[in-house]
Amino acid sequence: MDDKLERILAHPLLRDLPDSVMAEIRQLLVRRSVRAGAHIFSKGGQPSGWFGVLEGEVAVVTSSASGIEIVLTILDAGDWFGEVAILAGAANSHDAIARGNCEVAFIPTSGFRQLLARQPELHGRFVTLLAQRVRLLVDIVEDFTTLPMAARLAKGVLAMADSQAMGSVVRRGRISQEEYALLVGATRQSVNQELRRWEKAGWIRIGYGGVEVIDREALKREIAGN
Amino acid sequence: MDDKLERILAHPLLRDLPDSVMAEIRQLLVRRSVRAGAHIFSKGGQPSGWFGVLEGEVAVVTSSASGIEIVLTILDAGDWFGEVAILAGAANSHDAIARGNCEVAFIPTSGFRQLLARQPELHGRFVTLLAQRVRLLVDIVEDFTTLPMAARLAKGVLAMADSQAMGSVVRRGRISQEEYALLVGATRQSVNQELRRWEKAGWIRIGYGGVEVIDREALKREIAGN
DNA sequence: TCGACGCTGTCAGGTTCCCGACATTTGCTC
DNA sequence: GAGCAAATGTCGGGAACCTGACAGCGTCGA
Repeated sequence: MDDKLERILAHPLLRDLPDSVMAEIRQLLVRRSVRAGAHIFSKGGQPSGWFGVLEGEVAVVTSSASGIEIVLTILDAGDWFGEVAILAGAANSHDAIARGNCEVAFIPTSGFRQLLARQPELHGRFVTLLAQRVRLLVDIVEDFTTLPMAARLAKGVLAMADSQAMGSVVRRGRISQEEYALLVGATRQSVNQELRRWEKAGWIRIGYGGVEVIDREALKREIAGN
Repeated sequence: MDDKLERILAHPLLRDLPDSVMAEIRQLLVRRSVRAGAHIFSKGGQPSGWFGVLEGEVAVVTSSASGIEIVLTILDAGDWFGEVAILAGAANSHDAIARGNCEVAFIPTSGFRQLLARQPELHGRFVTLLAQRVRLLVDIVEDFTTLPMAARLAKGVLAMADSQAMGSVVRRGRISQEEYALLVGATRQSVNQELRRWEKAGWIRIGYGGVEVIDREALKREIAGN
């Protein structure tokens, strides 16, 4: 039962910390179940804590005023999220929504801050994490402006296929074409059109709730621009 | 003459550090002149150091394989840049190019790493900086996918106008319509078309190397979507 | 086992924005 | 003050995507 807890505690960010610190973290952790579709936190709200995914999947979504959404990432069991707002000392900049029923555990904001203050080692790890995330976001910006939709979709499909294939305990749930559209910043129709083209070409197989990659290389060529 | 040096040393990131540390930083700093258009560092290269702008302006640019460029920011005298690659422990993820002749001062990578290791206080400040930058990038991603070009352009024009008006010592140089296009992820022609429309409406005045904002509110309405 | 609901498939019409090309203006240098 | 490079102004054609609408399937729960 507490395999789940152990999994988030084994995260690289926390690995090899002194036992006393780990004990402190265990004590701070609060478990919570979240129903499918519920917000774990919302854009604009004060950050409530640092969250680890025990079970299920959590989508990190930016929802703009105009109602258009983009999915930034989908997190699996073992991942942590919600640190950015706390560390920036500001309100949440995006939503975190449960995809399907989830179980999470979190360290409340104040506890998290104290932990960080007492444990300089942790600071260094977060610096690295954040710097890497900045780079990742720069890449995303670049993709959105330089690549056509088809290439972005190919990237998305490959990324999802990889995270499913990773053999890890985590097998991602279904990803609808609608969700691919949000991930890629396009409409469902455009996504569907492109996927069908690839299926006709024999590169993928389209199932009810997802896509199976057959010809990985062909998709990579699609990213490069044919 | 060393006003410039004092200015970058007065940056919030470095403010109120112990005198001994400041002295160390002064000793590590290397000055260098950069000709207009030259690369201070390039995407893919190993990070050479943490750079401060003494004079002139530096553009942070992502240049993709396809040759399409986007300007992420334009930095003025007093700003620092180049820390992300060092902190992520990876190669540079973008280019830094001198807009016009520049003078910069930098702390070489190894010295920067040592400084950080010896000064835990600094770690905390960089965490905050990076977290804020993550948020900023998320916003940019959001803008690129949800807003039409006109709205993004309006944001860009307002931001530039603000940074000129700031009364600070720093008065930004000219920004051509071409550069606005790179900043906004559009073509020069589209930018021009929109700017002319705004000029006809009396919201702005178009000059040779830049734009003067007259009706700030109108532009804000443009961002919101009329 | 039968709806209900969510997912996929498809199409016509319309926008937005890019591409390429060219004319005109501005400012800087010699 | 003539020449040149850089910046702005303009246009037509076309590609890429979106909008809205509707029909056919899959799944799951009652």
